Amino acid sequence: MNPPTGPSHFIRDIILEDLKTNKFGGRVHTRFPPEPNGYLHIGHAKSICLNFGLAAEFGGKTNLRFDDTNPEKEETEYVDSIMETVKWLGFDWEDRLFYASDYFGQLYEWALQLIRSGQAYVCDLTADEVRKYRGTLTEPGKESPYRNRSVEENLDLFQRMKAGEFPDGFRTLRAKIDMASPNLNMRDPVMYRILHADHHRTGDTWCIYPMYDFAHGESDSIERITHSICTLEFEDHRPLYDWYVEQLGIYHPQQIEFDRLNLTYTLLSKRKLLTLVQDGHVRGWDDPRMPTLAGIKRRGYTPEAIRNFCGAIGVSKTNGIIELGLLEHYVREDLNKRAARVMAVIRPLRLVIDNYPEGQVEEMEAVNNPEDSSMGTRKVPFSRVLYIEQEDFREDPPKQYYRLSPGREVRLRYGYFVTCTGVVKNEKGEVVEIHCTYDPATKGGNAPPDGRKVKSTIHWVSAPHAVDAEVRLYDNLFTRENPSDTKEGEDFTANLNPNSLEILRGAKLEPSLTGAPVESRYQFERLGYFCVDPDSTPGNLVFNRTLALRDTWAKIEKKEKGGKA
RNA sequence: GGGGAGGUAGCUCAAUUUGGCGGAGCGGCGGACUUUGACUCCGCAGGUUGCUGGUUCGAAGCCAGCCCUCCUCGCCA
Repeated sequence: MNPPTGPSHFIRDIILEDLKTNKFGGRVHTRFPPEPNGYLHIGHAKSICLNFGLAAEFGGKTNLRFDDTNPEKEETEYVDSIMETVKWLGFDWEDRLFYASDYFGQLYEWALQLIRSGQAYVCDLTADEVRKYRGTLTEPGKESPYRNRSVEENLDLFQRMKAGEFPDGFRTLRAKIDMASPNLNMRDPVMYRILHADHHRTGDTWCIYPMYDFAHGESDSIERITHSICTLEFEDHRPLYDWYVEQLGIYHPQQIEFDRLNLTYTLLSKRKLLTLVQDGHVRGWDDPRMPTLAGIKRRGYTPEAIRNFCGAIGVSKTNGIIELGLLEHYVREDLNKRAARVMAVIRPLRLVIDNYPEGQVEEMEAVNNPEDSSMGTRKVPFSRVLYIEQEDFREDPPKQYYRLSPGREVRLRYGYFVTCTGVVKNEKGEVVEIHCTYDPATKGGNAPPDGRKVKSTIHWVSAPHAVDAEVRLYDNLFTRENPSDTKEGEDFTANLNPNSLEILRGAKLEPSLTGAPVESRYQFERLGYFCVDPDSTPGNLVFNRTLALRDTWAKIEKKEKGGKA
């Protein structure tokens, strides 16, 4: 048994209680049941971590089960990506890979059983009529005129439905429950519908398909699931879930509902995500700005960070919205421990050290990760002409800015102390090059014998040794905390952030980054965490900025500007 | 409007089972440290526990009434 992560929650408490009362013979067996009709997103990660995490904690098992009862929406492509994603997140269903479609035969037998016991009937009402007969939230429904057909007639008709004698939607099999129930789900719900569609696994074997409600609990039962964990909107379905397994007299798992994940500045609706992809607002399902796990992975987030996040947010029945910043906190926390530090300049500005010998190159020793000494050190070449970050020089520095400016001295990390002696401007008046002198007594960045101190240390890359790269900076895809909050007549795309992607082509990297493999992660010192994008080619590295470092200076500057306004 | 589920710092959650001084993480603010304005560490602020009444020596918790939010009227899941 693994120790629980974070404080307990109501689902764990239920399991603990069930273990105490021996409700399921001491077993804990959960399942993750995605419908293979889209890509998994961060919201699914919460469910995956919950189901696999809880089982692991109590020495139980978790099944991966594809809920594939609707042949019109489901595809093998999604099955593959879902399996890959669950594995990437770090979970293992071992040999327990199932499909609801594996149970179509058994489900059909059970449907016959309910017909024989008079609890299900074939209904000839059209979809439109069914809706009218259902009643409303406040008015009870009316019973279908086909409700009291004989068992023999129902049996015959249902078998002919299966045999393909009727067109799509011509008849349905319905459970005979209570058309006056205040719970609409209990008003004779449809169990089977006719759909002459090819199924991704069963092909054209079937032309009738079970509805979710008649398939899910039964699949759970077949797999001897103990705790069937799903989201809040299924609370009203639990009476039906219970009704089916009770009437069938089969093993009865317990359905438990929890709140789905919501994140600020993030959309987690499959439909809207699909719109973003189809209308070209992003480059695909794995665009690093997407909340899909494929996108998040490409962005450079780690499975560990996502798992820690999911453990920290807890589980409850409250509908809330988690701040994106909390997810980012866990990403930074994890990357801080494991990402190798390197120096890279993403907006280069030439810096010439006038008193440094022309042609001289020194190999400076740099620490790979101050958080983990086992990662060792490396050599970084230093020379007379360097690149520094444009942001690290101000000709006219505002107060509290203590980086480089005319006459001021800073430390070049692992290099030397340098003092700015002049600038070169182009015809537009922009600074294109700065000149400095260095103090040879500060080699390696060490403080000089006279005890002189500088207020700032900046990063740099030796110009003749620099490796060029493309860097992609990302910002929130939406400008509003709730992307669906729109004015009249607008849809969520009106809240798209026009600056969510910025591509920088002339970045300069220290040479140790040559040949960095796809997906490898680094901290570009003082800038943030970056990872190598699969778009990289041998001659052209492409980096994604996973996340910027926390930036106190940016905060101060923003406050100064905001204060004056 | 029927039914279901919720409401505790800015956000997410504890404390409720057995009534007994309402805490944590994140965020914010301030400081220490620092060859990353990072990390780490320390401190501070922030609550009419949705509201009103009741029971009680004592209520976030128990009782009554009310308010607000979310889910639910697919042959989707």
